[in-house]
Amino acid sequence: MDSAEPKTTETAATAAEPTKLRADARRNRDKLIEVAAVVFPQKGVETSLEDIARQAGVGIGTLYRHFPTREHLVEVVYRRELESLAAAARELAEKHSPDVALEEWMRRFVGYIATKRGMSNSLRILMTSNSSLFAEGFGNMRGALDSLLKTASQQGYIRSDMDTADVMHALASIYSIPDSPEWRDRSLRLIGLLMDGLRAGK
Amino acid sequence: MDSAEPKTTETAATAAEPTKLRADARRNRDKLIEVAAVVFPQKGVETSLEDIARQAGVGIGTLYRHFPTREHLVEVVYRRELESLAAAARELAEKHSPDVALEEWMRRFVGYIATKRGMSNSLRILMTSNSSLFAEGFGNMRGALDSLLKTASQQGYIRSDMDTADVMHALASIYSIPDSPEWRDRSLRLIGLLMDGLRAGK
DNA sequence: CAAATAAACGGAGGCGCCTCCGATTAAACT
DNA sequence: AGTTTAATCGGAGGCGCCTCCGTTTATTTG
Repeated sequence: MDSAEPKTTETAATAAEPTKLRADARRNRDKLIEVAAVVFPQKGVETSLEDIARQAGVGIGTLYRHFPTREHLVEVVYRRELESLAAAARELAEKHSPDVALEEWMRRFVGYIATKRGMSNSLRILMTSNSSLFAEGFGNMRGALDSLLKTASQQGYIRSDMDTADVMHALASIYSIPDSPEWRDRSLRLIGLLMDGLRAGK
Repeated sequence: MDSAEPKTTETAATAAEPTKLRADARRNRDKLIEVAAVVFPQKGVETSLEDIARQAGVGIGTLYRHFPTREHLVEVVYRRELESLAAAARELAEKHSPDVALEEWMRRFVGYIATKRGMSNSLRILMTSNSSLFAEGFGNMRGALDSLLKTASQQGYIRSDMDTADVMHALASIYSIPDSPEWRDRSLRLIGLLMDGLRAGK
């Protein structure tokens, strides 16, 4: 029966890897991603892959089978976080008042960006070899921010004379703060400032 | 001449490293560069540095003292070749008729570019972290080509309705030929073609 | 449930990276 | 020429990369 879609109960919605994996394989794979997602932000993407395998409780061979190169692993982690960031926007919008949702989202955004510092090399290779990833990811972020802003301003929580591009610009400038131990705190303070400004002029 | 120049017998023209090195140190350093200049084009810049040290007859420690990172070594080789390419233009102009000089120079240019294939990663890192190197190098090449062309066309060896930009464009398109075993030959044939064209319409 | 099979595991092994420091040696000094 | 000094040498050692393949295990089949 080749005529139609192979009937699988899996919804393709969340777009997890479509490949069917044996139970243990899936478990190990997930564990590896989970560990990498913790370690990369802490120690940079140049961390020893053997370390990651060790912490995930699998052999180095297993890591390499799932992720043939460092970049593969980086990409998966990157994608996953990007998705969860978009999801967070929706969740926050449901559970908080619009302005709080916006602020909290921007804080997470900074947290996310922080992840990317130190990734420079691997990330740059990724960018040049696979730039669709970037376009896509960036588009999603813009969408998330857009809808948060729209809601907040329509309901009168923040001023309405700033558009998404303005705020993205502000966030981008935060990204460009030079690296330093206080980078994260400084960024979060700037977010606070930005939010005060948005609320004040409403 | 102006008063300020520190009077050293060294002409700064060739711009060798100004640092004074002990005789053995200089010897080893030069040997390393020489070997690297041969090996990089052959095996790509990802070749084992230990191999290079071995072939140069020095310990790996020595290599690392002179070139703290792979990129340092790559950069030095790159610079050196760029300089010798510019020098070649002057030499060729003296020893051959203008059109032959031009053709030969373009052939060498292709040989040089060939060197750069496979360097991609290290070279990309270099480009982003040190782009002056590129601007500079590129400018020199343009200058060299410019003067070769000018001479040849003024003396009637080639047509005069093509300017430097046109020819550089042609060379650039050669660079974009996809990698393959015949890359080099194909490129050289294209150079021949280009030269015939330049000579023909004079 | 047992046997068969295909898939996944995981670590040993070979290689390269890079650092560190005792041995070597060029150059300066007497 | 002999001594001193400071620069340089160079390889051992520790670590990470990645591959390869014998062993283990989930899943299918009877």
